[in-house]
Amino acid sequence: MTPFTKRVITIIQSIPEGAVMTYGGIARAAGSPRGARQVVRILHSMSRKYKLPWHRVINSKGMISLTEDESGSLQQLYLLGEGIIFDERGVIDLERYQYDPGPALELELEPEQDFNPDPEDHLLPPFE
DNA sequence: GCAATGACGTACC
DNA sequence: AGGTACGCCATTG
Repeated sequence: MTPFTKRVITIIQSIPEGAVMTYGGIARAAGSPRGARQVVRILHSMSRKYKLPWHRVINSKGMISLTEDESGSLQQLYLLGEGIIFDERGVIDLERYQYDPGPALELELEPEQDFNPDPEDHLLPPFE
C-alpha cells in the first residue's frame, strides 16, 4: 500500500455526510493531480477492507459513475437520503455539495469489516 | 515481472 | 454539444 493510497483512503473517510467529492478532486487532494483512475482502483480494492463512504464519490460532471446493474441506484438512494438533490438529468450541483478536505488531514485508518451501510440509516427525508 | 485493467479527466476533433 | 482518444499509475493475475 503506497502513501498515496493511504491518503486517498483517509480523505474519503473524511467526507462528511451530505457532501461529495470527485475522483479527480480526491486525487488532487492526495497530491497526485492525474491520479483519478487510481482512486477508482483503490475504491475497488479497499472498499472491501475499510469502512468507506464510497457512495459519496462521483465524477467531475457531478454524476454517478456506477451503472444501475452495479450499485448505481443504491448509491443514488444513499445520496438522496443524505439530502443531496439531483436535477432531472441526474446531476448533482458540485458547487453546493463538493467537499474540500483542506490541508490538515490527520485522520487515522481504521480497518473494519466490509462496509455494509444500512439503507435505513441513510433514509433521512430530503430537505427542501 | 510485466501486461492488462479501470466507478476518470481532459484535450481535441 | 457530443463523441472519442489517450494519458494517467496503483493494483491485479
